[in-house]
Amino acid sequence: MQKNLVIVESPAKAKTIEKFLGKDFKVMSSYGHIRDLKTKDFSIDIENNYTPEYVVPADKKKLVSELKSEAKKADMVWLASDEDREGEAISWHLAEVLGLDAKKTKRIVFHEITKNAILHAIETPREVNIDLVNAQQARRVLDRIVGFELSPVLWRKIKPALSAGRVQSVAVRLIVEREREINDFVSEASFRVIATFILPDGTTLLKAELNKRLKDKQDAYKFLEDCQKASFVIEDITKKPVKKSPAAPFTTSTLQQEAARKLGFSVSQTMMIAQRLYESGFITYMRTDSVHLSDLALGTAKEAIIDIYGEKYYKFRQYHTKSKGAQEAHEAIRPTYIANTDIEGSAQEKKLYELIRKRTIASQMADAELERTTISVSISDKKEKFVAVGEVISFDGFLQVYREDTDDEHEKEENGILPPVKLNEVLTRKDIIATERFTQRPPRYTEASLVRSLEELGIGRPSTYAPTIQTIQNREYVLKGDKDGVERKYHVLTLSKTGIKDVEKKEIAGADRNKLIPTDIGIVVNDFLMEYFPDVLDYNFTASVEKEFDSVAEGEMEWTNLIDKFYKVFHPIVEKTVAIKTEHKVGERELGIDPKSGKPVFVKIGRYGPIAQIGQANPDDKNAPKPQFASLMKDQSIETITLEEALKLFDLPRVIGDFEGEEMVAAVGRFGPFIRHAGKFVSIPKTLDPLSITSEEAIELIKEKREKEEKRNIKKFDEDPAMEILNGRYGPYIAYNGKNYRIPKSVAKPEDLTLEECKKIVESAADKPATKKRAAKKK
DNA sequence: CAGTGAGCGAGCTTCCGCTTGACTT
Repeated sequence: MQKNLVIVESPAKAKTIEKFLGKDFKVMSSYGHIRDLKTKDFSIDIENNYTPEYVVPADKKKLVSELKSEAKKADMVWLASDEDREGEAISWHLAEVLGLDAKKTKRIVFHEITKNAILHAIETPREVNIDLVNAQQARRVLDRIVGFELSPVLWRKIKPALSAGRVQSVAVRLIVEREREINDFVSEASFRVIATFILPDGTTLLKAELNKRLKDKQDAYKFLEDCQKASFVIEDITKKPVKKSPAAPFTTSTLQQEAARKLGFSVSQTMMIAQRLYESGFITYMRTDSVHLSDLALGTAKEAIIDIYGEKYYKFRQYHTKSKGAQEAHEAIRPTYIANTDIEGSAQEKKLYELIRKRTIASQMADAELERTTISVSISDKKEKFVAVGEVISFDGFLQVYREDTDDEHEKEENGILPPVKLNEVLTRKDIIATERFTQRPPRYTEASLVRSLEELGIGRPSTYAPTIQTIQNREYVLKGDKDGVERKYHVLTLSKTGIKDVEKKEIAGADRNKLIPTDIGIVVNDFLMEYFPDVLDYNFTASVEKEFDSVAEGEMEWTNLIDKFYKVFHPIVEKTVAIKTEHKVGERELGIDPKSGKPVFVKIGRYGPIAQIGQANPDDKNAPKPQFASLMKDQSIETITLEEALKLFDLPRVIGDFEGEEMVAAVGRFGPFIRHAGKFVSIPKTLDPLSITSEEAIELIKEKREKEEKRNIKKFDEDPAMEILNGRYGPYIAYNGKNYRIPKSVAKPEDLTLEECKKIVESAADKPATKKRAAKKK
């Protein structure tokens, strides 16, 4: 029987700590929160001073009873959840739910998982800080009120099953507003002039750029003309030392950004891989907002750097977090053992580990020293100059290990090494090229750049960045997708020995891949919320309520007063908004009149997404003709669709022809365009259009689909038609009476399985606990 | 996976933050 029970949040942490504490201590994990508001219920008693109704969720019941029985056995229970608002609340819920005796309960905290830190924590226990707990309750209750009052407004006004919240709605706002900036952006052209000179030695070349851009083609032409007779002289050479410092070690947000840039990982991918590294003991905790490194880490980093690179490359640095609302319950993300260069694991795990390790080491290394040389070339009779900038690394410092990437794809130009030149040297002009360039529109968000913006605004926490991105995509507010660029022409004027040449070239501009793009639903929901709930959507809303949570945590304010103040303003607006009766649906747009029927044509958000509609329903007249509906195509938007495009949609469903004596019909459904033929459905790929698809193309698609289905069937049994061996997404499997069974790895050739063997597999699977039916198939 | 959708009335959807499992279409 153990004397002491320690409860932490994470099981991996529990395992590590148990090793430090010896046999008198049993360490268990709460697996995060053990109690919360009900999921299906408002669970806040507004009338009764906002009393929250907490429950232990079903999947935590078993854990809680285990914790309870262990706590009963122990002489002392140490609540060791994280030292932040949520962690304090976890300890409080534990104390309440487990019915802990105050005399036999202590609250301890540590920021790093080292033996010393933990032993120190045990020596300096405290009590649960109820003010901090109350700040958490305020946070929880406020989020529930916002989410559970706002979402139903959207169900009524826009579409069922939508959602709104303090974090997700601002994330959508950022993306919608960026898209509007992009739409409103007018790019401006100017001419960038680059000269190539020949040095007096007759062979060495020097490239230099004009220190200003020229306004238009006339200007550029005139300038080149002037240059034809001009002479060029080295007017100035300046050398300046420049220092570069390493970036701070990783937090969750910076790890997500760098893993996206350098390794191409999605935000959730990064978190899954980091979780595995953490559970294997290779890295510290991966959900953190702190850039702090423990003394142990600082010490071992120093050792490693001096050992590998030498004393000159080491520099002590302690970083301090700048991000809003950081709670710093953990260390920065770093390797547990810096000396550990190679780890066991998948290729992805190795890559991410190496990134973390390099970043950590670089953060303790010396500045890089560069020498920047600027050469100015004067142009006779002109004020303008050509300027060449070169950089030479005189001491690489941290750059030897790690270089942070930038999001800006256009600023990646490297300044190279310049040839040696002397002051007043006269240069020969080889050629001068004036190229038309355009100002860049603002970039669309990537998952990672969205996380950065949210963090800068202090919105969301390390544990929620990835899920939030998932949520706004699940609600179809935002899609991760591609945008085709547009072709644009530009002029290149070249001055060479033979004179000035003008060439028109073409390029594709503004193409995007894997970026966050708002949908019609996202835009309509955002505009609606911005109109009626601007306070909640305000970029500073979270920051300002965080201040109030802080004063609750300091014991300066009752948490229920905070909530009351908010609710008294917020709730009446909800009521008022629901009561507003409008003639038109939110986001509805009238495109014009249908020339055939003379009825108005609308686009709006329907129950299943954006639709076009001809005519209005008449509630007073039951016999009046019903309006006609048609879904918009995936690449169409209710903001930009024209009357002509909308009317075309009503050509669907469309009979394309006959095949094998049955009609083929093209239409658009929930999952996009399709062909219906003989009771079967075939999707129409993006390359084809249901409005223009020919019967030949359709027949081709039907045949392709049949072929695929053919391959799906590996084997059938005449004796028992219910038993089938099929080819699925995860390889071959057995289907029997509507259920699927995996084929054991020991079977090399599934097609050789006999009926008896198949039955055996089915039976042995039946012994195992029944696989749960996948919950909630709707996203 | 399923290919719809103007209302006589069922019942459902939803938040943010802590944490890991279960397990295959």
